[in-house]
Amino acid sequence: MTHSNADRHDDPLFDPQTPAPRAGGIAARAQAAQVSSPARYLQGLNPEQRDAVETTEGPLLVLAGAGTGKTRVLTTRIAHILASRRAFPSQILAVTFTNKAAREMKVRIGALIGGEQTEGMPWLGTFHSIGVKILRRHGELVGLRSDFTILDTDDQIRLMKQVIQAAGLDDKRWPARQLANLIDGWKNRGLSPDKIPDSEAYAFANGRGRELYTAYQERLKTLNAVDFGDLLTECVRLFREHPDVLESFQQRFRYILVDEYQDTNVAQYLWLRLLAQRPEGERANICCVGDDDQSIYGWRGAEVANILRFDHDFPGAKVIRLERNYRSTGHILAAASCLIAQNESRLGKTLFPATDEMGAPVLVASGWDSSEEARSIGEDIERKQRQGISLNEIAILVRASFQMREFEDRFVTLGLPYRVIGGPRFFERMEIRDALAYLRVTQNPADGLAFERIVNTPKRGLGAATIQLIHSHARSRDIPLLAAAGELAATEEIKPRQRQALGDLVRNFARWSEMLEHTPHPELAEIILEESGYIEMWQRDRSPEAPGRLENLKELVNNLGEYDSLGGFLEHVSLVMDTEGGETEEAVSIMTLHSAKGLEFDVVYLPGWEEGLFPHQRALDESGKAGLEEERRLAYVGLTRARRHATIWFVGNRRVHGLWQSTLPSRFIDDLPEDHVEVAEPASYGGYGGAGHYGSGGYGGSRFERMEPFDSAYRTPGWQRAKSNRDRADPRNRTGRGPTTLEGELVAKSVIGGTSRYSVGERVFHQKFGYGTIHTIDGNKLTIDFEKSGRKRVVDSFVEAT
DNA sequence: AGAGACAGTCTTTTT
DNA sequence: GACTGTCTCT
Repeated sequence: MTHSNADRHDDPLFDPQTPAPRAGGIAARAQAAQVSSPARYLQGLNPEQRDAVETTEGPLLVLAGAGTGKTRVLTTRIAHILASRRAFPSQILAVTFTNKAAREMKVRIGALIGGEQTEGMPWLGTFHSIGVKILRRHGELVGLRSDFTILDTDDQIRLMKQVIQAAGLDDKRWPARQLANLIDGWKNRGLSPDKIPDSEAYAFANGRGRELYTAYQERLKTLNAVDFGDLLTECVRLFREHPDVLESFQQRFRYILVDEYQDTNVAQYLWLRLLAQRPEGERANICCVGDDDQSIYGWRGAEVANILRFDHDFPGAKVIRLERNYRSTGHILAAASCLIAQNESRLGKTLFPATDEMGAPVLVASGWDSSEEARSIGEDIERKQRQGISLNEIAILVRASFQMREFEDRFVTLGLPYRVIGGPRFFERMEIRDALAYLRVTQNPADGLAFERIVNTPKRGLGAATIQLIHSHARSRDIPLLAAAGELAATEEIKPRQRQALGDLVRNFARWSEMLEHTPHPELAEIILEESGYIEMWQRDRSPEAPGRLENLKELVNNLGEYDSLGGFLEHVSLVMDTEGGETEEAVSIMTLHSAKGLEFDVVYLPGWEEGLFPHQRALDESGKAGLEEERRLAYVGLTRARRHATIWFVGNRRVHGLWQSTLPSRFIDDLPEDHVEVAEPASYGGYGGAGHYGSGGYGGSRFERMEPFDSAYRTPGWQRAKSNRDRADPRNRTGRGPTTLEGELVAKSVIGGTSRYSVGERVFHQKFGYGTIHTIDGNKLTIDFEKSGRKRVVDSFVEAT
């Protein structure tokens, strides 16, 4: 590779927003790296990948199938642009969907061209984080002060509820949640209240949809706040209403790269198209990477159509297909390809394996109910673990998050380490949200939602009546809640008790806000939580969760130190809801199929392939055939996460909304090619009617009696085919699974042995089950009578002495 | 105002 | 079944 065209472009424009020494320094370092090892980053790319990296000029669409090195292409391309001095880091706009993807790109670019370069890439991030950056700078042009707050879904819904009530509507009849979805949908499509088609504007509350949307937007402005959707739509509005601002960005971004293009919604599409607009005769250097077969966010407004019309929007666009899969073995890839081939609406790609190793067929296993599913998968994982497979290379991918619990419970009992990815998130916990509300009010006294959240937490005797009073005063004087509270506390309008409490709180906030100037923010946070009585509230709380909550608060304060200001921290929290749990400990990953996109594992379990759950009933009801195809793409995403082993599970009984329901195997199982699938020897069901053996107690056998005999549930053609396949296979090749008992497992597992550091009768605490007393000890396994959750068997490393 | 009982919703997926 | 929100009683 030569750099003959490296200088074809004139010198990079000096970027007024980026300090010269920094940009220059980076370019110089990049250049040095290039000289010392010419284009080492290009080595090992296949011809298509290399073409995608080197086609830097003009519009480019890269259709990258699963496992074909999409991220590698993106990162190498950026490295190439930088190393060949086509642009400064600050002149590249690189957008991803998730924070995880953005983080990974930063790391990988750093690895390619050395160290700190990515520090100088201020415009590599998610659509939303880049939107924030633009609005912080130019928001005043669309009526936003630069210190605006970003509301999360919870705040959003509370605000909508207020709007609904203010309109004199019954918020039970017209749930705020529904309105939130509606407005979200409009924002996803880039529609402001006046642009909604009349046919939809009247969808809510007998034709008041548009009115409520308008009112909601007004309330947001008053609160100096935006919601997630606004981060994009307000940008688009800014660009449209202020062409000079748009132009400055267009000139800045010499190269635009977009990851997961199939997931962009209309608002994001408009946003991108505005930024990529070039004067007549000039072509934008925009590179979009995506895979229509992995489009799984249609429900969130994503438009696969965006990928299909790329050529139309950017005439003369080059299209490169990456079809060589480096990830999965033959059987897995063939099964996935065959599955996705049943979709009608797709651009059509043929993935072929980079290796001729067929590997193991996709395993299809079935069981009686979801607890058997969890138990069997648990056993299987332990087997894999004994074979020397790292737990980090094992994942369980579920359709809906409620499925996770069964696995968690089981793994806690087994003492099998696991981590839930994208589960209940740190910043969504009640105590964290409360603490954040205190910080938010301190930072932005106009944040009425945050204030309202904590006026009476801890209890200050400020109930609904008082809050109502504050509200109406705020409205009549047109001032924020906190200010209204302050004024009210100075009048005779409220009772002395409340007056005192309210006055104290208002004075506290005034003091804390003032301290913000000269007190380090982690210290200030500690002071606030202490002085507000919030910490004390939890210290007094005797519930089993309280210690954990205090622990979380401590962690929050610790985290705070990693940001250079309170504002910076709060912004990070609202955009990056996940904690970057840099846990390196060996553990099985449990996550939803959606959050698994972009990841890969040696061993993947796909439980819950049952009609109604997967494909999900709601997807079918709401979006019909398109919904089904999206579900199938989700199945495809799941299968293609696996490098060497994929196991699909379905069961005959699953509890939905607390009720046991009998289920049918998913139609996707029928979609699988029999040549690449093997049906696992069924685990022991304990026979029909023998539910007592497996039933987790409480439900007895009666509920199962409504079941049809096991076999009749599986008469679909595919299942029959698969079954005959199994019968043909030699049973001796498989480890037969006899009935297993808890005791049996314990015998097998107690090798880890050693005597426990606990004694019978001792009171202990468990993160999940709370407090309990030890009943018996068996090696490192304890049987504990928990005060709340009853008798459980857990491994001693999961509990602590009280 | 606060504690406790009760009813109703929820479970798709996320920035 | 779990959680939230509302109602009722103190």
